[in-house]
Amino acid sequence: MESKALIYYICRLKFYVFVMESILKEKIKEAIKSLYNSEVADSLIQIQETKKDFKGDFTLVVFPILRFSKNTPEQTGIEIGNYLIENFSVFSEYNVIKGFLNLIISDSWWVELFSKMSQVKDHCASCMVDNPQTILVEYSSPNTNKPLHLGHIRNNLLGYSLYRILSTCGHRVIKTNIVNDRGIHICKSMLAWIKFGNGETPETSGMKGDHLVGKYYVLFEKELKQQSEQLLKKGIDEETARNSAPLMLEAREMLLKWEAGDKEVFDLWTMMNSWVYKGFNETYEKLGVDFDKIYYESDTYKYGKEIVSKALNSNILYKNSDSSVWADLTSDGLDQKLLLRSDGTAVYITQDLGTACIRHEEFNFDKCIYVVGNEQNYHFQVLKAILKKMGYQWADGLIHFSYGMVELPEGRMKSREGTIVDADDLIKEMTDTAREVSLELGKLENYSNEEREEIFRQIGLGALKYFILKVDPRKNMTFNPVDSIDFNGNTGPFIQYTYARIRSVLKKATENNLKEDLMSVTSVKQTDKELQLIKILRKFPFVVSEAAVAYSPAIIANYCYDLSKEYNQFYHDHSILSDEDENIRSFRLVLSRVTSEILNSGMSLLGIEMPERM
RNA sequence: GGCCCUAUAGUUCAAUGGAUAGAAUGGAGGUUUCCUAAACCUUAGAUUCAGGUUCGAUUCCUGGUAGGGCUACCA
Repeated sequence: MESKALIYYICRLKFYVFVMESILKEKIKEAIKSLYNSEVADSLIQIQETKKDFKGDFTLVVFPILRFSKNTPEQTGIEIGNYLIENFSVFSEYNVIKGFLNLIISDSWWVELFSKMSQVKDHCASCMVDNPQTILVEYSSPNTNKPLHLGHIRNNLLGYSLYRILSTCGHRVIKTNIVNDRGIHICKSMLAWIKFGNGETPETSGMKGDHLVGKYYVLFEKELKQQSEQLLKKGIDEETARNSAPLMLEAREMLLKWEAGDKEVFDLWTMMNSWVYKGFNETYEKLGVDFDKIYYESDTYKYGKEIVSKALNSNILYKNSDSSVWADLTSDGLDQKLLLRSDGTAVYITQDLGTACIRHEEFNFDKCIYVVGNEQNYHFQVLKAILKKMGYQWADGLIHFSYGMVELPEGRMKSREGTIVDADDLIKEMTDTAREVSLELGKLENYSNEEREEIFRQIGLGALKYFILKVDPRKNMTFNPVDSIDFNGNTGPFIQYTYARIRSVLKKATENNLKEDLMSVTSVKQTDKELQLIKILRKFPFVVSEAAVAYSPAIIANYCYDLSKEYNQFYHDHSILSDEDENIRSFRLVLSRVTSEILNSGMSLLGIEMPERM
């Protein structure tokens, strides 16, 4: 992940590509050259949007220019302001407050711009990058011993949204998943199932497959705890007790058998995994995410072991006296890292090495973005360092998209305390709440059950997705179940509602045979609120580009909220269909239509569906 | 112990080194004969502490405090 400073640097470069900002900067440089006979470095021309409380569109921070003007901030601002007004017609006025030169762009320029925007089919078209890349996005990465939970939901939503955003910007994006389907954890579930399962299957139990396998994992841990407690009483320390308990020894043995290809173990493993995959697929489908290519650790770990042996032969790695294999990363400021156990079995990172190589051979990617929680920051440092050590230069393109943990109001989710929020339960609860709220408000009374259920689903998921995606991915977030089902304020349903109201107006316009006349855009006199709406609509492509560079769906989420808020104010203060003036009616129709299109595009980049009515 | 991350209204989130730190929610009050009141309006309320760099610091640097993570022959 690039540093924050670098991200902003890139953003700024990109922004100047866009029309108004680049014009502004050039004109200001021209003004300074003419007034003070000085060439100014770009970095000294600081342009920002004017704060709401002041009159203006763009603001030049004058302080850095003082070294050229050798004058007070006030005077310098006035001089530059006068020059711009006299020489360039896009500027209609200016004012100087303290060290800030507030420039006002003429209304006609904004209106002209909006007129063009209203004829554009794809509002993301200008986000296309000049150099498209091949990018793999890895997300979800479940273990096959437990169902998906709230943490996976954040992961999946971020990964999927990242895919939407990057591909909208013109990159070739491949959605991938690595399923951690082997290892000691799945042996634990298998062992418990053999011992206590009595042949139970998803069919006989009526349980979703991933939940059923999860049940046996929990059972294993419970039994193991009892066994370790027995040993603890004999005065053995906790760690040793856990590791030497009979169940644990059996699980280890099973892992060895699995790696040796023991048929009985392998068949059981295949069966139980197939239950889990069926369950996962249901959850993914409900969540609206999918993958282009799914990798399985059970395939890739072999290749991982191969490249480890190869590197061992080239003396890049070393073998310990107990024949475990290690990488020495002290020269990179990291530690020694185990790559193969003394019994020759692979560890977690071994398969990640293999997976990375396989992916590179398969896709020759420019970047491979791992959507994985920040608890694995060290893991990815190590992964990259080892690959580089092995001579794979492309490892520079591995990016750990390190997102923050999801916590509950009472702290971290803990399986031992039963506070894990299950993904399937959560999705269901959100839909149920949407249904409850809608019915209570008496909405959708004249629609069929199927239509209503579809809308409840969209609202429930919209609420969940927005609640999670509006937060800066890098930060830990608190998931408060009570807040998450609130559909008022800064929420997904608020934005969906704004959209649904617009769609309703547009529908009514069609019914009443009111048509858009694009000439109306330039022929009417806009109100302040209308101009404000135009100005925020214009920012959409900037926002998408910024989100792509910063890997942050949150930027788009917050934009959609701002836009909705702005539109709702407009909607409240203006009538659209019942205004007397035909041109005004038409213009407001265009304004509403473009708003709905941009809201829809923005939310679809978050993977959120928009109901036509609600 | 070592390394990393975080700290903003009661709460959940915003804020390129720039102006009077924005929203939402909760609190108090108001708006519907009119295109969906899941809306709109008014109001009170915050940068963890101590230094430093700077014309200017929530933002950058150092230290303290508090919280979280990593430091497995777990994944």
